Amino acid sequence: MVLKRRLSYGSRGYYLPPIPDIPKPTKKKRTARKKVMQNPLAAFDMLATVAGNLLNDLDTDVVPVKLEGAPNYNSSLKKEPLEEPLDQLKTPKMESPDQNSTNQSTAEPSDLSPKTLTDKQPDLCTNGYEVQFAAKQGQTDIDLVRSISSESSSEFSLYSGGVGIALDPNPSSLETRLTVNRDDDENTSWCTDAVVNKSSKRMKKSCVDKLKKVISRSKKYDAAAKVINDRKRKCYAQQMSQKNRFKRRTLFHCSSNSSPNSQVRLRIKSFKVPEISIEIAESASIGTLKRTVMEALAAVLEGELTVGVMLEGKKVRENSRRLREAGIFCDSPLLDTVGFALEPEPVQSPLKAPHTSSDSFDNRDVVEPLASDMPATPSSLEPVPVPVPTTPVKSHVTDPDPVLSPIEVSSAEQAVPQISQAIIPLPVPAVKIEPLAVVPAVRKTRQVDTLGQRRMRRPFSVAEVEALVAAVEKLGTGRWRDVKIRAFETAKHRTYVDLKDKWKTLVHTATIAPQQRRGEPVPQELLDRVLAAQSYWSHQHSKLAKSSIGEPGLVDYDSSPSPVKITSL
DNA sequence: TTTAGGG
DNA sequence: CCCTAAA
Repeated sequence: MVLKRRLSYGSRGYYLPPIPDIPKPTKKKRTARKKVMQNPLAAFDMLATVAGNLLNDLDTDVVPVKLEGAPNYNSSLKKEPLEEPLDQLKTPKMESPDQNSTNQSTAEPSDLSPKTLTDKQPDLCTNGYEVQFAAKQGQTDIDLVRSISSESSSEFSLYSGGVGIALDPNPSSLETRLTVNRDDDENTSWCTDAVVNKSSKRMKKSCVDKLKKVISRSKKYDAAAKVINDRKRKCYAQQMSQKNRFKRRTLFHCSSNSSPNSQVRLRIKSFKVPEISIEIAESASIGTLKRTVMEALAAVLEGELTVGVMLEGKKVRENSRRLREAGIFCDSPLLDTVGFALEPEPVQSPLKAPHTSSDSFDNRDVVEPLASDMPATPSSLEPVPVPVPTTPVKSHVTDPDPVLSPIEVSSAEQAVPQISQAIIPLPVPAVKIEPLAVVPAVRKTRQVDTLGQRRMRRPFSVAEVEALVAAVEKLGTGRWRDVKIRAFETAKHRTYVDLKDKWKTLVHTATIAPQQRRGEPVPQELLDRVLAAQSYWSHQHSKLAKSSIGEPGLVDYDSSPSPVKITSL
């Protein structure tokens, strides 16, 4: 896997001023996963839209405008594993003449962009992350590449604790890449480069299917992608037909420069997004990291964004200013310093900061020990070193819920500085930013999704099983929501469906021979209780069914001691 | 949204 | 765990 074309650019110009704390739009609790899944799309949708505007009439072969005077880093490129023949991106041969100033990789399309991550300058990492767009198609996918070989100290130093992540929205022809810096953490033990590749192949089948679904659902997204592609095609055609390919076009809406003067073709190589920082347990998987980043990104994109224009590292605020006046014109020496940034909408701090509801968030997935009936058991289910030390390979014991979707935690509620994940959307420039004309009005984002990804597998710990059994003994089967509330209220990742499923497997487990059982062994005692409770409630249900009335809710394991209970004990 | 079950 | 028909 590799990175397609990475564009190199300096970061300096893009530096956003240190951002003050800004309340991040809070996320609602996610109740349904599906909904969540749509987010990314929304985000991409937005990006696509933005890109669409920006790329308006822009052809792939546009001369790359280096955002920041980006020197050719090609030389620095070492064992660039990232390099990839960017198929779709390959630009037709016609490179604008002037582009040579930036990089003359004309011969080699794929090489157009400077290599990338490795080339990146350190500041980038510290700065937050940037998103790069490139016209191309691919699947939405995020891949992390450990491109930073630990051995190459030189490269490593560049990143100094930075993590790079790239996004690649496939349907649309956007390529985004961002690097997330986590300098805040002391124990930044690893540096990773992430690259996106649109190689859909990589996606797991299930993911692909889901993705398809999601994508199909997102008409807008498709539309946007189509638009972009169409535009590209059209542009390309036009260029082909026209001899004056040297003529440059503006990326901007035509609206920006109404003057009939010559046009400037700009290539949006990257967008800088307000810094984002995430926290994630080191024990978390790469997949979790991806999701976390995706969610964090979505969170950022969720808010309204505007496109900021930078010139020589400075933000250009005058929307009415003519490009020519600003120095954005063909052959302008400043052309290469043009940069774009995604900026959060100015206002919004007060309103959108509801996330203050800090209380109810999950304290780790600790399951409360049903106060009433489960006295002594290890209260915190997950984190607890349960009596049964069977933790096999996984160290999930330590990190109970690495998987927990950070996003939810992060934005909606302040995550407790727990070990695991908590995304803390960092401050976005609170500064007021003038909405640039270019910005599309689209914005509907919502949670990100875990885009069809299968949830991470999180085996129930013995403590959880204990809690589940206790709850079921009391509430019965068939009241999973109550069970959830009772025993897993704080375990965000355990849905009532999960509990129901777990119960099902427990019953099965208890039924089969011990040798057949897999996973962390569940104490026989618990299994016995499972069978007893299952039997008991099964009877209760049948009884109730006959009596036609009777609410199961009234029945209680405790109040109406069943033979089962007795026998089990 | 929950339940209940099959996959 | 996922997916969904039913309720």
